Amino acid sequence: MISPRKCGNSTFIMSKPSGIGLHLNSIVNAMPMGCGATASLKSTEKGYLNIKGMKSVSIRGCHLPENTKNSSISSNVIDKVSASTEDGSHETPTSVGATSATSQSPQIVKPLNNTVQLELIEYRPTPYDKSKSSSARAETVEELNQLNPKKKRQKASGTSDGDGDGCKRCNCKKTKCLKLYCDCFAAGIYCAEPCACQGCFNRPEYEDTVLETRQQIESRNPIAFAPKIVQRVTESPANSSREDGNCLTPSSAKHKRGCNCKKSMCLKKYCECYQANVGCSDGCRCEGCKNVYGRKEEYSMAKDVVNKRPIDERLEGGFDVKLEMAATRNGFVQTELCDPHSLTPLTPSFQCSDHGKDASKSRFASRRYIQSPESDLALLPPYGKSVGSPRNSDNHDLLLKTRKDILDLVSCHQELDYDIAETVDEFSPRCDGIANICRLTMLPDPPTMAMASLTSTKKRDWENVSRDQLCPGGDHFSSVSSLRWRSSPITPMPQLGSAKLLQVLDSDNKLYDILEDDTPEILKDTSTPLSAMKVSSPNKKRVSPPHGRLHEHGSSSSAGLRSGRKFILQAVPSFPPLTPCIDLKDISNQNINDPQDCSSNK
DNA sequence: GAGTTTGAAACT
DNA sequence: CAGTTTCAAACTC
Repeated sequence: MISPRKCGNSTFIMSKPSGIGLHLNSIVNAMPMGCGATASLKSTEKGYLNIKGMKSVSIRGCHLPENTKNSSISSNVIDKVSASTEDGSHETPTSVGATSATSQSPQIVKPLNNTVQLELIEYRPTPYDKSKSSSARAETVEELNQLNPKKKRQKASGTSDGDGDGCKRCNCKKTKCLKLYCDCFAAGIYCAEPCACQGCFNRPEYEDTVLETRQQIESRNPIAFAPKIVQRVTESPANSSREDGNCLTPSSAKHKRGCNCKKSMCLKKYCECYQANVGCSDGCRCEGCKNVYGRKEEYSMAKDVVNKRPIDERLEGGFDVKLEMAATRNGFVQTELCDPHSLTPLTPSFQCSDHGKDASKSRFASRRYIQSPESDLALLPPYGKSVGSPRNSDNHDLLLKTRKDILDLVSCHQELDYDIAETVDEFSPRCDGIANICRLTMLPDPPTMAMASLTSTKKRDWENVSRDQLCPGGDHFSSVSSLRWRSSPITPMPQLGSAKLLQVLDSDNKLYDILEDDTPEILKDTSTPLSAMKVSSPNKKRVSPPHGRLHEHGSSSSAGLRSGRKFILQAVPSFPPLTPCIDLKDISNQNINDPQDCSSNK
């Protein structure tokens, strides 16, 4: 997906974004296919993960100029992933969503400083370059802003719509790019050259202003900058081979808050769901939804099917549920639509074929929404190579095996709770499997007990592998830290439910003591089958972050946020990539296409 | 490329 | 929190 490029000594692949919890704007700004993106650490940022903070990285996106060294990754698109460089030395490459690399000069906002990240009360990105004062920058900015808007507009439009080089940027006129109207600002990145904005303040020169504004917005809505698109793992296995058969369509995503379309029937890019190539869910309040990626009604129907089943049956028949859901959607897509889109997989994230003008978008999506492990791996064949240090080679087989096992697990239980996906860092696709496993260990259902047991084994294996292979020093992680790495300072929601997870991981014997999910409702998706199991009265009301839900859960969730995130971060080193390399064949041999066999396979 | 439509974000 | 306004992107011509 993203070709590796060399940046001096530290070359590593920007792992393609998992798609988990992607900000919609990040999607829009995705890089073009051929645009290799490489994130490289500054020399001063080398070394193993500093759990206190996030690494700033440079991005080299589309023919990025030298000055990109000053770019850092938006907290929305950053993840901590370890990998080994070709020379075998371990570095701390940051998995970067292609988001910002799309611009010619991606000046990306960097994450908060360490202290704030530790608290993780906010995860706002911070403009990277603090060397200049705002006043001193004013001049520069003025110059930038004085660029002929029309000229810039032309530039922007030439690459807009996601069908150009993907370097689509904003065109704000009145908001100074300091409101969420601004795609760049909303995505946590600075405006850049391709932008046609006027009076833009969303520039490194105004980082203070940007920060302030962000804080302001976040105070109103803590998840304002959270990714809009969250991963809903697994569609019908059949989908994975739809179209030309070369596509891996193992996952899909959904809009976190849902759309509110009235007239577009969710068939135009006005619709955020459609724009993100995700189906509408019951979080949407759209009217006359005809989203080709999945209608709201279908979502509800599928959920109802799940909810009506006896608990036990559901617990035992997770796959039936998935199949039902898939069947529903498939039926719809296959029989009801004449729209060319009907040919696209339900999990457009993995569209591989061209549909005219949608081709590039599909490519977009492919890069940005990929979440499930199989696809991650499949699409990153070079990854293993690039990260495979000599030191790692010894454990490569084991790692592969472990990964394979993980894939098995994941393929069987992906749909159990796509919040799992939210637990996963958006750009640490290789860790998704483990994340799923971790979550699985918490599940109360009998089948999962076996799974949990197995998982424990796998976990241990994996830990061993991970430590041996990816953390030779071993001093960077605590003994139980290897599965805590999921903490994403970027997206708070995933972490919230993870506090309990830590308990699980601390003691395999307590797997069932930890079913409690302290994730605030606001951050939960109650529409998932798993939620249906856990929640007796699903929240039917739309997620309305700014007011209702946030305030509704305000105090508690706030506390939860603090404690949850803090807790996680205390011992959470960013985890190294799970399995740097896996063969596509491995994936195809997984039980992806035959989930029923999963259990037996295990 | 100008004008219109649309729905998210912001505001009241 | 519902209704309204503002905004910028998407879309149409």
